[in-house]
Amino acid sequence: MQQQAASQTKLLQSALTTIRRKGYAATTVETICDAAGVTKGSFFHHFRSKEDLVLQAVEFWNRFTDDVFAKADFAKAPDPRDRVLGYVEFRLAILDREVSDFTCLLGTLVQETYQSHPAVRAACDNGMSGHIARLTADITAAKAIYAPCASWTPESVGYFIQAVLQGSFIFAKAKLDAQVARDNLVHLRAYLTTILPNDNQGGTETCRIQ
Amino acid sequence: MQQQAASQTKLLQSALTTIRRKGYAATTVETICDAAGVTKGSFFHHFRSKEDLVLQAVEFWNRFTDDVFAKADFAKAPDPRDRVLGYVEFRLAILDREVSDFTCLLGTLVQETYQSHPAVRAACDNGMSGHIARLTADITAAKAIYAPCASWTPESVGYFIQAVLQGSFIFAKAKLDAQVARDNLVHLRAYLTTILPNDNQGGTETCRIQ
DNA sequence: TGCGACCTCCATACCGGTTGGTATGGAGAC
DNA sequence: GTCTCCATACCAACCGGTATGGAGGTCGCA
Repeated sequence: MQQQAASQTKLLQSALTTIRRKGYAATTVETICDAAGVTKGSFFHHFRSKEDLVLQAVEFWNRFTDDVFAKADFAKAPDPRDRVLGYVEFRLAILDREVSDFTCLLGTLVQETYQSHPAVRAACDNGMSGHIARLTADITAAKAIYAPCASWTPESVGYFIQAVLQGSFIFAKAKLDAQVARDNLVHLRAYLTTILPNDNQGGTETCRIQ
Repeated sequence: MQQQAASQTKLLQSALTTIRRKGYAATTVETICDAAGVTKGSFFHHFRSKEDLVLQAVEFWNRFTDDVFAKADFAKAPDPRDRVLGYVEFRLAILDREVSDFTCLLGTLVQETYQSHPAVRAACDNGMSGHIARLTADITAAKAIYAPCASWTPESVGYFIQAVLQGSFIFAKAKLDAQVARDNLVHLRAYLTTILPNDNQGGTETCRIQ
């Protein structure tokens, strides 16, 4: 009973680290079992198939990352603009770790499954969209204060932020170094301060131009 | 004699399309052979191994893309700023095709090979860096005219552009739709026009602030 | 001109290792 | 006794890669 869910959790965690390092197709069931210290019998007791595992791993990942970002300091800032810029700053800060520790499971997964594993693709899309929706809420609030008249949509900015991150991860992997990612986030921050200007002379102003 | 290199080229082309659709690990040698209409005997006559094939496929890809961008109209614009913005515009225009037709082989490849296949990782890094170097040349020329005093480096902007593209590809795959990618490139264009302002009052000016 | 040696290119058959998945049975909690 | 949890043993399919041999072109030479 005490070890009941322990094996399952260990398998999910091994799946996360292994897939983030080697991708989905190159990750074998046995590799995950070995890393988790359990046997295949245990694996197929908890998961119907390899695809079932990866779908649960995506769920697991979503809960994990939601928790990380919800508990971070920047999320408690009263000003929504600070929360948006704080998010980017937070991402910058964790770039000091190993490459496989700051990259995104969903981005890695979807690249090699989007055509062959529709359920995995949908799960990744769902996970990324949810994360961006939370980010978009802050952007919406910040826009209402700092750029009420701007023509861009908050959601498109949420996706833009996420795209810069995902693209930066690719270069971090290509170079085995996070410096390009850091530089990219500095550019991203510069853009965000441009479209959310701090010198708010328009806070309560009404928009005249359509 | 006439069919000599034909098989090799067909194998390389099948490799490109298959890997872009399913990734490296999920692509089998036989799948590539079937798609190319040749047998495994032919495959292993032209390539020592699967990894040898993919390395040559990266070379093949580099030659192909270099050619595409060199021959495009935007590359002939006299103003370097027009060439930089034209590059983004060109990328926007080709988003109308199938997802697997506008995404990048190197970005897909490096995600799943960066830890397990060092030679492939290096080849991808090399290919992307070369592409960015050509882009950076135009950015450097544009900066000298439109933003000589700005503190950003042209190379970092080249990488930023490329990161936005790579990240956009991931979302195009996740959603099986290019709309997010389009929106991202519009944001990218907005940023580029911000850091390369058109109202050049500083063209021949000397930079006073360090 | 004819002939034989040799070469490139590739088709077929095959192999050893690995993979995702199954069948079975047993240990311990309730 | 029955349930959950899992260890062992096993399997059929598949994978990258090899061995072999043959079709057809080329070159040297008498």
